[in-house]
Amino acid sequence: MGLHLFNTLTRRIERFEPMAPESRKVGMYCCGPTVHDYAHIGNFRTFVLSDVVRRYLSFRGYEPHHVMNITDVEDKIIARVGETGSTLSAYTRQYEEAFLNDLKELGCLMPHDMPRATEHMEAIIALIQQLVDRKLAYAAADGSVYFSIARYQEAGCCYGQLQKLDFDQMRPGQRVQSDEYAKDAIADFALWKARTPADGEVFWSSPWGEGRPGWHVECSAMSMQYLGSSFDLHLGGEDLKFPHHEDEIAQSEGAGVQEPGKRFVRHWIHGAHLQVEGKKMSKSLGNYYTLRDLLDQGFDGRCVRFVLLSAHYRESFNFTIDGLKGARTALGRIDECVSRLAKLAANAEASDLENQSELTKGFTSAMDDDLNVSAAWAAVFDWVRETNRQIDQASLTAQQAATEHQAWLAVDQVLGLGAGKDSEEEDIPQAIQTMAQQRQEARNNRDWAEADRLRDALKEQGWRIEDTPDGPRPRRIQDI
RNA sequence: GGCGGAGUAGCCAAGUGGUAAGGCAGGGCUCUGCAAAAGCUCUAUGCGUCGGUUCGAUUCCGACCUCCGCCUCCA
Repeated sequence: MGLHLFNTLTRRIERFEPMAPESRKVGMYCCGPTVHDYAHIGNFRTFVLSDVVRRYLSFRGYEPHHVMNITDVEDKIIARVGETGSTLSAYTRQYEEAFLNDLKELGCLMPHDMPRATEHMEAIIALIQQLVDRKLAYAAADGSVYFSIARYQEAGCCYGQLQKLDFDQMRPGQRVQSDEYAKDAIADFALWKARTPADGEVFWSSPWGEGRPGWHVECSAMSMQYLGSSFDLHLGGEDLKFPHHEDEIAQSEGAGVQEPGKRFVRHWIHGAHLQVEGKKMSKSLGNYYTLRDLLDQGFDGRCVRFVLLSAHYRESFNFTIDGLKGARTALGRIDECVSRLAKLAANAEASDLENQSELTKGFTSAMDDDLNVSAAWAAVFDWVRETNRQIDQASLTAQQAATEHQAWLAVDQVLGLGAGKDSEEEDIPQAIQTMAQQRQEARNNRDWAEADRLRDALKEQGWRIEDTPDGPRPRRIQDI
């Protein structure tokens, strides 16, 4: 069937074809974080989505080049820098570092490139200059440079491709005020913002005087620098369709750097937002979670990852603590199944006949269909049940187990759970092992009272005993 | 006001013009000294409401209700 993805540009599900099919290389850019504070769980839904897109492209034999920017200069950041008396880089680096740690905790692969806006001023200024030269941008009286939507449209370009726009019907929001400056038209947006006293020491020099770049232009400049003037995939949250991505298209295509007939980006992917406990996430409702909030509650990154991947990316979904608890149970089942499989497979060789596992088939056809993760999970859990059944009935040979195990490892390269790896080799404290042995001796003596007493004692210390055909097996209790 | 998305079991969530995947929670059973783990099994005559089209709609159409997103630097 091949990978099919919904393209915001055409509002249709399309077969995904990379620009350079012969090389299998795929350029993908994801709008990264603004590092003014800790990222929240909603932000991470988008980043986990791009991670899965990247991983699935690899799974399908492509070679993705994943770029994600770090926005390290922006209004809120400047305000905080002023308030805290910090420097721009000192302030932003702490949140950038926290963000990258969170990404790792969530099992995300690091993007191949993570350009910072502040380190790409040359490219940004050069892009603005091109737009000025082509008369699509103008310097205003206040020293700022704006992009002219009207002139862009006069040049035959379409503004409003990702979202239908009707400027006459639009209700100007409050944010217009803060972004007024001295524009010719309300729809125009800033490419370069003239330095103001409030900016403090945050400024760069440019042909138009001291100032700093507008928000949208960094993504155009950096994406094209790393991926070329035309590339395959661009991702972001649905809120970025307008104005951010619309403006990116305008700037990038307005610069006229693409080859004739080629677009800036072929395929746009937008992830829906999530709700938390049935409500829009907000600090005042107390349902505003950062990853560290959830880790503090005893959940680990992969539970969060599982929940963030529980619904289709174009649907909003409800993120709940209950869901997180359920995720732990569900992941435990996968872990258990995979480690049984690994044990049975031992050193047997997988027969790789193009991987005939039902898991691979079900997973691939689900993901090919616009990344239908829910259906993909169904394939995973159907496979878990069937695999457990076969292991219970001892009807799985070592070689079959090895094949299924290999199929799992491939699928998990996409899911990114790392399931079944270490659950078997968990560190069991000596004291716990001793108690488990004592209990086993009591059981051998049919002293059930003593055995149960020891089991209760172990439970109080946070360990549960599973009596398996191979003897007792202490396991750490995960419940909160 | 404009544009767009969504309402499926206790909770989360797929899906389809022909009678409802999967996960969590809960009930019963098998196994077990008892458990745990695993497996089996039960739990929506029903898919926001009301109409319409159709042999047949949860799926198509219309109206209405509710929720959510964007409307100029929020993923």
